[in-house]
Amino acid sequence: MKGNRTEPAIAPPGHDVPAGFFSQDVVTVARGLIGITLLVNGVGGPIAETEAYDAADPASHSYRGRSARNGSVFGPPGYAYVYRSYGIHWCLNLVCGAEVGGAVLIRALQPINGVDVMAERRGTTDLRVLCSGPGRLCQALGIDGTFDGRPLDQSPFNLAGISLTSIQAGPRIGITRGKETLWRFWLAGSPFVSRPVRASRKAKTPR
DNA sequence: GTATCGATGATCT
DNA sequence: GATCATCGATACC
Repeated sequence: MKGNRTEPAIAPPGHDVPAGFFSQDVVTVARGLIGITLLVNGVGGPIAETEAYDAADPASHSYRGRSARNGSVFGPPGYAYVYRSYGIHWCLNLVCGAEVGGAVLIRALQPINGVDVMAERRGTTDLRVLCSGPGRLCQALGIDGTFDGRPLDQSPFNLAGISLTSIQAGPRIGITRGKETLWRFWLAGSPFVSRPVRASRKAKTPR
């Protein structure tokens, strides 16, 4: 694994994420974002699930170098990288890392602010599926390709709050390479992650 | 409950 | 032509 690391830079409740936060390594940022509230035009909530990617990672869009799609990942930290997934969905990354080519995919958040708006955009009032998944989250927050390359410390984005410590790690979702790298992070026990981890429910052999 | 598959289009080989 | 950092519907257990 990655061994010891310094504590992620965190923001006090109601305060902006500090400058320099996104210049830390991608794993530190991915972990540090759990619990940070992400708002887009005032709509969103605390981040519940993230994944880290960097340029040395075969699962990363930046692995094969710069292209028309991934230009934002090769820009400075603290900007959005938004791409279309499977021709249908949008996915939001936050460009970050100590090296060029890093980003954190925002996979899920707890819907708190603007729930009615999110429900209308998603076509459901089921809180569990409003923002649980990168495509769902972008639909709920109104994120599309026009958000690519925009700075995260300015409107319509707002990032604030405090990162949490009850974080679990595991393999990333939907990739074919880099599966062994445990760079998916989520808030332990959160029902809003894209794939809830059902622990200790052994229906097979109940004593 | 889990498993599989089609949609849909840009990107990559 | 193949591959996707996905989702939702459907089939099956």
